[in-house]
Amino acid sequence: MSGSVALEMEVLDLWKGKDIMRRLLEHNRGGEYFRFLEGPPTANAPPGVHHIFARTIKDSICRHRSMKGFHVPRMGGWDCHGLPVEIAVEKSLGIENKEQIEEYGIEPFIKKCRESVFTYIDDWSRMTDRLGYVLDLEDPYVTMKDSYIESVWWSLKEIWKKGLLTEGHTIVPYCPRCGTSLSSHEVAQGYRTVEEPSIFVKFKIRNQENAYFLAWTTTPWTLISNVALAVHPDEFYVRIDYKGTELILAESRAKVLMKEEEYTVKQRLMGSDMEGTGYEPLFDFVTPDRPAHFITTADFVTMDDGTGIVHIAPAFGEDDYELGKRYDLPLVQPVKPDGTFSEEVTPWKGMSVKDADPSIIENLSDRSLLEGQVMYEHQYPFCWRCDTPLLYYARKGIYIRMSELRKNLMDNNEKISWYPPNIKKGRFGKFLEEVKDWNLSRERYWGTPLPLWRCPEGHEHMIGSIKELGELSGKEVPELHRPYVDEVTFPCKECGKTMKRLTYVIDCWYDSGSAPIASMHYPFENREEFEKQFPRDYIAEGIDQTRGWFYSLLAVSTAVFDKPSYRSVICHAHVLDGEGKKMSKSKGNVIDPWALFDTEGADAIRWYLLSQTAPWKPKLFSMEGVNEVNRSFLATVRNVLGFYQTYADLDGYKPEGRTNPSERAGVDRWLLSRLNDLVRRVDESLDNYDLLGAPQAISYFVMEDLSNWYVRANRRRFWGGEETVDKQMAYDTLAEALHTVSRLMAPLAPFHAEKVYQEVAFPDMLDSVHMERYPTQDEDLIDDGLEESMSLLRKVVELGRAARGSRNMKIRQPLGRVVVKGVGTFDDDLIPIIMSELNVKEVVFEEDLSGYFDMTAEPDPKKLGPKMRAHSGKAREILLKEDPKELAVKARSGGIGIEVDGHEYHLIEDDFRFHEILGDRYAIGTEGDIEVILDLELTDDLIREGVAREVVRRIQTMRKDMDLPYDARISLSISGDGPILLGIEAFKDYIVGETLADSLDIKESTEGKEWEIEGGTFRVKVEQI
RNA sequence: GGGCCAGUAGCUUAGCUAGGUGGAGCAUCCGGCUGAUAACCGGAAGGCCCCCGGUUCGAAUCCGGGUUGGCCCA
Repeated sequence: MSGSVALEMEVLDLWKGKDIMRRLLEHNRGGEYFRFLEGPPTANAPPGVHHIFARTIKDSICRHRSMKGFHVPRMGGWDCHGLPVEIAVEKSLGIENKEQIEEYGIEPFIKKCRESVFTYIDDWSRMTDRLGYVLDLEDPYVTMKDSYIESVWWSLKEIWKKGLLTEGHTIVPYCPRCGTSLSSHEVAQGYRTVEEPSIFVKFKIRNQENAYFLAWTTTPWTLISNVALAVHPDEFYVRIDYKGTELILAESRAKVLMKEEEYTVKQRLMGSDMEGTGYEPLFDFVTPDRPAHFITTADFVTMDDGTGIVHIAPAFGEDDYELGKRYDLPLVQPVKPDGTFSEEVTPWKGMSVKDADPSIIENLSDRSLLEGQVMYEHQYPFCWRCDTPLLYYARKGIYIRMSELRKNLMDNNEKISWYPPNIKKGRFGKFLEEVKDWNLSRERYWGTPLPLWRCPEGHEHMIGSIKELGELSGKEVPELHRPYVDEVTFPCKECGKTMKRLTYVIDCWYDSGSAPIASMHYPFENREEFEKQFPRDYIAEGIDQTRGWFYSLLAVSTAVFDKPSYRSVICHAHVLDGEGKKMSKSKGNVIDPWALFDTEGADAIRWYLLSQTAPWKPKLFSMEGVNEVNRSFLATVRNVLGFYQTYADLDGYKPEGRTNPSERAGVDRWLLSRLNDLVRRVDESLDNYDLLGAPQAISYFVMEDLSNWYVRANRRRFWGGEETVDKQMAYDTLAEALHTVSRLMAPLAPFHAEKVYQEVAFPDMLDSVHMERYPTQDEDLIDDGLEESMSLLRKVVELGRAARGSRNMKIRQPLGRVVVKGVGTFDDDLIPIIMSELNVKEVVFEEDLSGYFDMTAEPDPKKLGPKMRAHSGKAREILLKEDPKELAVKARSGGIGIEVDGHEYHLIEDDFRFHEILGDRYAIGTEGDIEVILDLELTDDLIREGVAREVVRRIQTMRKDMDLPYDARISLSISGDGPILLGIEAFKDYIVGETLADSLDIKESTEGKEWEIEGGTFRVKVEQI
């Protein structure tokens, strides 16, 4: 169990003891609202890592707003209805179609559904609690409750009253064997690549001899129902002479389908030119009830295959159906629900449509209407249960006419802030632009019953409340589900005949889309509260909900109120496995949330998921990544806290009566300035739904500014025994930083935040950090100049360390001075930081560093060559043997005489190239204009002090090995080589002070541990007093 | 089959809107520091920036095609 998990267990106990989670639900009640809406999951499967991700996003924003003083209602919700539930129950009962369900009985069946809905509800609750997600699961909204259904009914009646509810046809994927339509995800499971005959069919142009449109289809049986042909309006078509017949087809397709010499082009025309041209029907089994058999235009016609002329049968294709509506084409559907041709199709009646294909092809061929036949490979859906090829089939259904509300939807979408913003115009906006009518009806059992009653005369009545139903029927139903509600009848107001309910249930997406209304049982209860909470400020779900909940929420509220039901939405991506693959049971790459909770803890998961990338980037989930968050960020938080606790305990420090921040040491004011920068950035990020910027900024502050710089550089201020003002200031600063960081991170990592808050107990503290107000920036504490100074100072230290490294000079060895150029100067109280970090006695600021460099010279061959010709090589050799430093001096003071093979030359300054090299006693580190030079010259004193530090370090190691308490006193006895003893004697007080020793005896001894350091060996014995 | 998004060091990623010598963190290696830290500091090594083609003086970046993965739809 990691430190994180132990901490979180402790915090969970604390929360339990003080009832914090429940109290947070009540927090700020009566204040201004931040109106959040939880999307309802279905609890018929256990939650996974992606649910943790979604809940972290929801919780973090809500907690932030709560800390900003808003009341945040956080009602839990459960989505109960729908086909997946029914299928799960079918599986458990070992049955697989509607007939078997009806045999089993609708009543017991829906009872099973009701039970199965909450199979995993305990897992969900446990996950929610363990994650620290503040959510009211005591009193959630539940879509199968009568009160919820009643509100849904009310909303449907509102829509019905506006005339937006109609009966119509929809083209559904339909399994003729199972006698049922399939939902989209069922269809998606069953796509297979098949090879089928496709045919080219000639449609004779009306009033023209020997002229035909050439169309192409993969489903010959739908030709019986053909009512139109479609061409692309903006593509070119040609009328050609082909083997003595005139054919019209797309120009680009003719080139593909036929050899050039086989045909001659008679005419070239645009698709749009042909619109309205009539042709003679292929078959006349069904006489259409309105104009048909003419050319239409449609954008979905492609030039990728076929002839560029598409045969249209609105009863058997979605595109066809939509086109049919546009041209008011008849719906010719001589096919029965069992997938066979009906009576009027005399040659093939009772025959399964697919089986009739060969015979239909033969028929066309006999009548010379067939131009060709090729095998064609394409994707086709099959029933996932029984493997029967699905038919696209027009079924009656009840619709909401969303296409009429398209503009309203788009206008309302304008009022929503999307995160990321591109969804608004992109995926979601484009979907709205092409929004289709919403098929509300499902021929199923477990769902909200459609409250539409109808008499044999076709009069309709929509029920909008339980009361209304009771008054009309004089009966009370035990519950609103099927089959009970199906039995309720009442006389028609207009004709007196018996009204019966249409047996549909409604699409469960309508249920969840009604959540803002139905979760409050509006308008039957909570009218005022509903007004206050509508529209909601914030929702967050996965990107897969764009056409799901995000749409259904907007669709319902637009249809009922013509308003959006949410103002801001975070649309997050999915959690994938470490390889970027989807997590699925079959792949075995699913990560068990509890394995994570138990090893890494909730905060680590939360922080990992948020700080890695923006919420809308897919998360490649890795345990190592979560572990890294623990090791780096969370461990650092705990350790800074641990440091504080250790010394605060020793000193009995409490953050009470604190010193005035503006009067504190420079480094303290620096930290507070950084802290207040952080406060502003984090608060702004969260205000703007930026869940990435906030944790990244906090991590940086905690690890870099607070831990690695402030605490490390200021450790000594906490050590000493006396109560100095400086020590007080250091404590106050550290306590304030921790206190503020705990509040800043509270929305994101609620457990660690709580622990820090509790341990750094401010006098006015509350029961929980989560009841605190979110920090606000104190502008008076911002000091940009100081921050700039410290940033330069850190750079100087970095360069100084690099300089030491370049000459292998250990930091333990004190040095005389460091010379700094290019940073101006620092305030006096910052300079000691450089001295201790670099272990130097003096810091000097100089802009002219030439004194630290030696000038060297070497002969310049380019100059020597012209001057000395053949002698130049030899001259160069001679000169290079000289000391380059002396050479430089000579060259610059009058030049050098040189003799080669008896010839005398005089070389002047210009004949040399000069370089500056750093003197041997210096080391340098540079970056840009900043130069840091260390004086490496060691005096006896420095050497002795170095020895003393080596000795101290060894003694500290021994203390640690002995597991001594931090404040344990010891006695020392040391023996060793002469030079080492010199150091020990010279710095005896230092050694004694650093190691908390009461005595230090220097005497010959064979006791203790022997150490070897540069300069000799020594032996030391440590005893606790 | 179509639409959208993504592919950068062993891993997680920044840079792409607006073309001009690709930056971090983790991991690795070398050295240092260490009585808060599972840490820290200095340095090193590690990149056909998915592939092919185009535009351009110049492409990780813009365009086209392909490929792999994700999402949505069929």
